[in-house]
Amino acid sequence: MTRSETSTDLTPALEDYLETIFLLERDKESVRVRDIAKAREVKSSSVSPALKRLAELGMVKYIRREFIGLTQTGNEAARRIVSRHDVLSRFFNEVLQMDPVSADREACAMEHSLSPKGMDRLVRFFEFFCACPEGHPKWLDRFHRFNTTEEITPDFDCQVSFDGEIKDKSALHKNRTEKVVSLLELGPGEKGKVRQVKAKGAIRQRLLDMGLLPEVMLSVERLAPTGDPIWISFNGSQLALRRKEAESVLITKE
Amino acid sequence: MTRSETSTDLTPALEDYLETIFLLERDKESVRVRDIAKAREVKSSSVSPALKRLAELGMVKYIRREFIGLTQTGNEAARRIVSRHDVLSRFFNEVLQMDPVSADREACAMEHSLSPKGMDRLVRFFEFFCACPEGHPKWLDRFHRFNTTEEITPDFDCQVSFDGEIKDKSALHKNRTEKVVSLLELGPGEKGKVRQVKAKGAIRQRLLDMGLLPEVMLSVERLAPTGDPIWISFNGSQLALRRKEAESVLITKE
DNA sequence: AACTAGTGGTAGACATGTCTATCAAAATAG
DNA sequence: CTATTTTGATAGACATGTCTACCACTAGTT
Repeated sequence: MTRSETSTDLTPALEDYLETIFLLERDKESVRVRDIAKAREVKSSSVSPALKRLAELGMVKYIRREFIGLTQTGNEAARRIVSRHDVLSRFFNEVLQMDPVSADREACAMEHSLSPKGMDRLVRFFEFFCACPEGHPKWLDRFHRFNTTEEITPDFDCQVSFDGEIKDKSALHKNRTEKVVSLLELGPGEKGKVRQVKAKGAIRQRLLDMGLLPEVMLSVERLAPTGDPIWISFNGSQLALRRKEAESVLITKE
Repeated sequence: MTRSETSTDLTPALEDYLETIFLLERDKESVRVRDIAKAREVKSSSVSPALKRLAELGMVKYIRREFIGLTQTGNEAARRIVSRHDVLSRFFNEVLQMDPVSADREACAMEHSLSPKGMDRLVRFFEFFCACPEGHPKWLDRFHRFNTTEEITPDFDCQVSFDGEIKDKSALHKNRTEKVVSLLELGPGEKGKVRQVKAKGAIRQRLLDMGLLPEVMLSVERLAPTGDPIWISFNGSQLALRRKEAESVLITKE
C-alpha cells in the first residue's frame, strides 16, 4: 500500500490523452486507437497502456479492440482541461496578440499547470475585459498598437490614442448599447454571447470547466416542459443547465 | 548515435535545480548538495545525479564534495528561468490579484513551459500596463474592484468608477509627470525604475532574461572610465551592460 | 590517533512514458 | 473461404527522476 493503488489523479500525459479523445469525439462519431495515436503524434503502442490506465481510473469505457468512449467522469475531466486550454490560448492570442498557432502551442504546454484558482482569475480578467467599455476594446486597441509599432514609446502612443481617433468605433460602442441579460431570457433556438458567469464557488467552477467562457456563442436547443433543465449548445457540444445555473450566466442576445 | 549524446537541452527538473542553485548562490556564499536538497525538498541522493548531468552540460562547475558554482552558461540559463518565473508570478499577483504565495506556486508550475515569445509578450503587457496612464492604475483599479466586489456586474462597476472618484489619484498622475529617460542618464549611485526595454530581437531577449523587467528597481554601481561597460545592480545581483544596451533601457529616476 | 557525525555518492527499486519489434485478431479482397 | 492488410496489444529497451539503503569520505572531538 505504498500509495500505488491506482493513483486517483491524472498525469499531464493522461490529461493530454483525455483531451485528445474528447476533441476527436466531438468531430467524429467513432474514436479508435489509431486516431488518438495520429492526433497525438505517438505510436499506437503508447496509446494502449494509456487507455488501460484511463479505463482503470474510470475515465474511459473501452472494450479491447472496440470503440473508445468517455465516461461521465472522463467527459467532465476532459471538459475542464479543454476549458483551461481555451482560456490560455485566447489570452495569448486575443490579449497578448500572439498568432493563433503560437498561442495554441503555448496553451498546450501550460494547460496542465493552471490551477483552478488561476483559471478563475484569468476568466474574470476576460469577463472584465470584454464587458468594461473603457477596458475593451479601447484599452486593448492601444495595447495592440503599442505591441505592433515597436518604435513608439508607450507614453507617446498612449497620448496619441487617448486624444486621437479610435480605430473601430462600432466595436467600441457595441458593448455599451447591448443589453446584458440572463440566459433564462433566451427562448428555444435563440442565440447569445456569454458575458459573465456570476455564479460563485463550485457552481462557477463547473460552468467554467464546461467551457462557458466570455465571448463564447451559445444557443438554446430546447427547454423541458417545466423549464428546468435547459439544453444549450456551444462549441459543437450540448449541455444541460439547471435553471439556477442558467440564471447566473449573463449573455447578450445576438 | 540515437540522439542520446548528452542531449543539449534542460529538462524541467534540471531547470528547477539550476534555478535553485542560482537563488541559493544569491543568498549564501557557499552552496552545497544538502542546501539544494533542502530547498527542493528532495533527498540528496536525487541531487547528485542532477548535478552530474548539469556538469556534463557545462552549467555548473563542481568538483566532487566541494562547493557548487554556476558557470557563465549556467548563470545565464538560470537567469532566464528566474526571469520567466518573476514575470509569471507578477502577472498572477499584480494583474490577476492572486495572493503572492499562490501566484508564486502558479509561476513555479508554468515557468518551464513559457516560450521566449510568450515571455516577450507578457513583458510587453507589463511595459504597457505600467506606462500607459489610462491603463495603469485606473484600468487596473477598476479591474481589482470588479474582482473583489463579486456582486456587482462589470458594467455597473465600470460606469461607477468611470464617472465617480478614483481611489489613488496621486498614483494615477505619477506616471504622467515622471520623466522617462534612458539608463545612460543615471550617474553612479543613482537609482531608477525600469519602464521599458526598447531593444529588439536577441538583445531584448537577453535583457529580459537577465531580469530587466518593468517596475524593477535598479541602481548604477559604477562606470568604466570610457563609460562603456556600465555596472548596475538589481534584485541583489550585479550586471554589466554595454552602452548600446543601456541606452535602450528606459527608466524613471527615483 | 581513533572514533563519531555529518555529508555526499552509489546501487537498485519503482513509476512514467516513450520507442521498436513482434504477435494476434479482425476486416477486406480475391 | 482463404490470403492479405489493417489494427491493436504485448514484450522489452531506454530515459528521466524519484526513493531507500548502504557505503565512503572529512572534520572535529576526545
